[in-house]
Amino acid sequence: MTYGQILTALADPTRRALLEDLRAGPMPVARLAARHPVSRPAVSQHLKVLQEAGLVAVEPRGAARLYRARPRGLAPLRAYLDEVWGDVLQAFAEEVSRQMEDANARPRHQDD
Amino acid sequence: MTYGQILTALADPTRRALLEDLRAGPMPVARLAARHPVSRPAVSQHLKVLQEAGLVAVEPRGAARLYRARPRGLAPLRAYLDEVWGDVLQAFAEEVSRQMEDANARPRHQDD
DNA sequence: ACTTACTGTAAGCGATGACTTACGGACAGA
DNA sequence: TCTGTCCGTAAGTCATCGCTTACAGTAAGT
Repeated sequence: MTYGQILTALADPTRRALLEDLRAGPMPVARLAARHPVSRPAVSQHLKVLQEAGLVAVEPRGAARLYRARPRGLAPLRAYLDEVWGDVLQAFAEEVSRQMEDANARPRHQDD
Repeated sequence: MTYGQILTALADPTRRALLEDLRAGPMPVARLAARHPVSRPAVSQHLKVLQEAGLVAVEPRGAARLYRARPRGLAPLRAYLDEVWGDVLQAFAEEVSRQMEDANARPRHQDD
């Protein structure tokens, strides 16, 4: 559920494709696997990663298991991007960067 | 500059740490390497990945090279998250998901 | 020109990850 | 209960990646 897990999950193209396919609605594993050039077990493994990252929810449907996309799972990632690299801080940070440039180019006095 | 590159770059913890350190202001490679338990060449390689992802900017300072964080580089990722998994679509998507559940659980008529 | 400081790149190694096939468990229907 | 279907997991392979040390290049100072 951390943004690290989310980033790791989203970093893989196959996993992104699976997740985007689930936008069309919940699907069982077999159906999902049929749409991608990978084996069914591979899809299962990817779904496990996505589930652990909170990006996918499972729901038993008899012998099958219905997977559903969970957009809310992206919240931690959004929070990370906003808090650490938010647009609000951006202008200020860049300005500070400019100012610290000269101070950093010269020999350091304190810090470190 | 694609969100794929950005996700790959951000998926690595060391790379995130380097990027967050650059928030404090621009730094040369050696200074940046001193703050992390990795060798200087490793930092160079990470910075190359970050640069190719558009998350870092370089500026020559004599023999040294000053690296600066570039928060604007996150724009493609933000756009991807918003457009594909945006909060606007979220409620609707989940509602559609609920509705399609039954239709999907039953034998398919068209599609596929 | 020579030395020193700061860096990027090549080469190699170990770990991680994505994928495959093979196997075993859980549920519905006859 | 037996069969067929749907699925997760184990085991193994191959590529990728992160890291290291060694080497080569560029700019400033004397």
